[in-house]
Amino acid sequence: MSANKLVAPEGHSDAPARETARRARTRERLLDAAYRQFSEHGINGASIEAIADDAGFTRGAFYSNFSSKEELFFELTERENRARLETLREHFAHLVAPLGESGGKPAPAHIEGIIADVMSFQPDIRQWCLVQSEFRLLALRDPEVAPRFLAAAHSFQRELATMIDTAVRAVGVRFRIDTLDLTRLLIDQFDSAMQETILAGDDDPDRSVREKVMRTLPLLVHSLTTTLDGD
Amino acid sequence: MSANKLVAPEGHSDAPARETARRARTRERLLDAAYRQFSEHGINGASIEAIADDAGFTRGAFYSNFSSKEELFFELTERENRARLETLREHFAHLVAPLGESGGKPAPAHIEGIIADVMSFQPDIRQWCLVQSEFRLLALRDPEVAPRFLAAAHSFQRELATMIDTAVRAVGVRFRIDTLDLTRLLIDQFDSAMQETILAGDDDPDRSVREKVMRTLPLLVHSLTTTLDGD
DNA sequence: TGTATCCGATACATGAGCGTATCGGATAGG
DNA sequence: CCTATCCGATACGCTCATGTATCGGATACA
Repeated sequence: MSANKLVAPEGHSDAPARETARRARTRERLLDAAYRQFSEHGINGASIEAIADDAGFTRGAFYSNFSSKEELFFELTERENRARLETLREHFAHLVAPLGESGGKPAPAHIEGIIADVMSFQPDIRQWCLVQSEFRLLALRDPEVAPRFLAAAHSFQRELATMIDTAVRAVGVRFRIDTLDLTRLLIDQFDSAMQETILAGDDDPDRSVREKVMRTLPLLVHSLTTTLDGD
Repeated sequence: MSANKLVAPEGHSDAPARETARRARTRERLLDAAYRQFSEHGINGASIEAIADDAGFTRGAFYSNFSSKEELFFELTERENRARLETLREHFAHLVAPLGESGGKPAPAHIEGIIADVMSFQPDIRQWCLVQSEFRLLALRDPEVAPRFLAAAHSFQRELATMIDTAVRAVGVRFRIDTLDLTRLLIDQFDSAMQETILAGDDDPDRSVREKVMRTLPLLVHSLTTTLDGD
C-alpha cells in the first residue's frame, strides 16, 4: 500500500503534473486504441480489455492511467475536438489567404464553394462521425454528460460561424438569417450527408460527402444570401 | 424434447401463424418494455433480464418469444415505424380536410405553419428520438443493418414528401428544389431541434421542439418557395 | 370436467468483463 | 553503477448476463 498519490510529492511547487514521458506515450496509445474500438463497437460494446489489447497493453496499463471507461472516453473526445478545431483553423487560414492577396473581391457566387471547402476538410470522417454519434447519444440519455457535449458542439459552431462570417464579409454578401443559425443549418446538412454516405457503404466517403453537400448547399446558400448593396 | 415447431401443425392451411392471444399479449408487453429499456439504457446497456423484468416476466418468456435481443429490437423499430406512419397519415388527413372544405385556397404564407403542424405531431418525442438514434448508430456501424434503417427512413421521407407536395399544391406554391430534398432538409431540422431540446433538459419537449422549428423554418420555407404564377 | 398442449418460470452451467492487490522489470537520479 | 521510484503485467475473486433444459401452472377444447 504505497502512499504515492496521497501526499503531494512536491515541496513548494503547486504544479500537480508528475508525468513521465513514458506515461504520456502510453496514454496516447490508449487513446488511439480507444478511438478505434469506440468507433467500431461503441462505448458499451468496447471492453476495457479490448482497448488495452488494441493499444498493445493489458488492463493494468489502463487502470494505471484512467479510472473508468467514461473518463477515457471524455479525454478522447476532448483531444479530438481540439484537433478538429485546430485543423479547421489551419484550413481556413489557407483559404482566406488568397482572398486578401488578389486585391479584388471574388465573385459572390463562389461563396458556396468556400463554405463547402471550409466544412469538407474533415479527415477520417467515418470514425469521427461514429464517435460523435456515440457522444451525442450518451448526452441525450444522461443529463450529466449533456453539458459536455453541448460545450463541444457550441464551441465548434461558434468557431465555424465566425469563419463563415468573415468569409462572407470578404466576399461582400450577407445572410438573411443569423449567421449562427445558418451555421447550425449547414452543420446539420453536413452531418446528414456524412451519415448517409456511411449508411450507403460508400468507399471514399470524403469525396462522396462533398458531392452530396454540393448538391443542395449552393441553392440553399444562394436563397439565403443577399448582396450588401440591397436585394 | 417436443417437436412443436419441427412439424407444421396445419394439415392443409398454408398460414404458419399459430399464435395464441396470450402469446401476442406477452409479445406486446415485451416490446413495450424494450421500448423503455432501450431508450433509457441503449441496446447494449439493456440486459435481456431487465427487459423481461420491466415487462413483468422472466427471461423464460423472452426466449420463448424472441431468439435474440437484436430480433426484438428490429421488431420494435418496425412496430414503431408503422405506428408513426399511421399517426402521420391520420394527422395529415385532419389537416387537409379543412383545406378542401373552405373552397378557396388559404394564404400561401401559412404553408410554413402547415408543414410545422404536419411534422410536429410526434407523440413521445424523447423516447422515439433515443431509439431512433440508437437505430441509426447501429446502422452506421453494421453494414447488415444499414439497409433496414435506410428502408425505414426512406419510407418515412417519401410519405412525408408526398404530403408536403399535396399540401403545397393545394396552397398554390412551388419549391425551388426537389420536394424530396426539401423534405429531408426539414426532417434534419426537426431532428436537430429534437436533440437540442432533449440535450437542454427541457421539460415539455413537444412544445419546445415546435418553438425551435418555427424559429427558422418559416424563413427557410419562404426563401425556397415561389408562387405558381412566377417569382 | 378432464386432458393435451402451450408457455412462462426456475435452476443450472458457463463465460465475459471488472476492480484490486501484488509483482517485477524499466527508468531516472545520484 | 547503484538504488529508489515508477508503471505496466499478472493473478485472483467477484458479479452479471447469457443460453438451455426442465418443470408446472394456465388455457383451449371435447
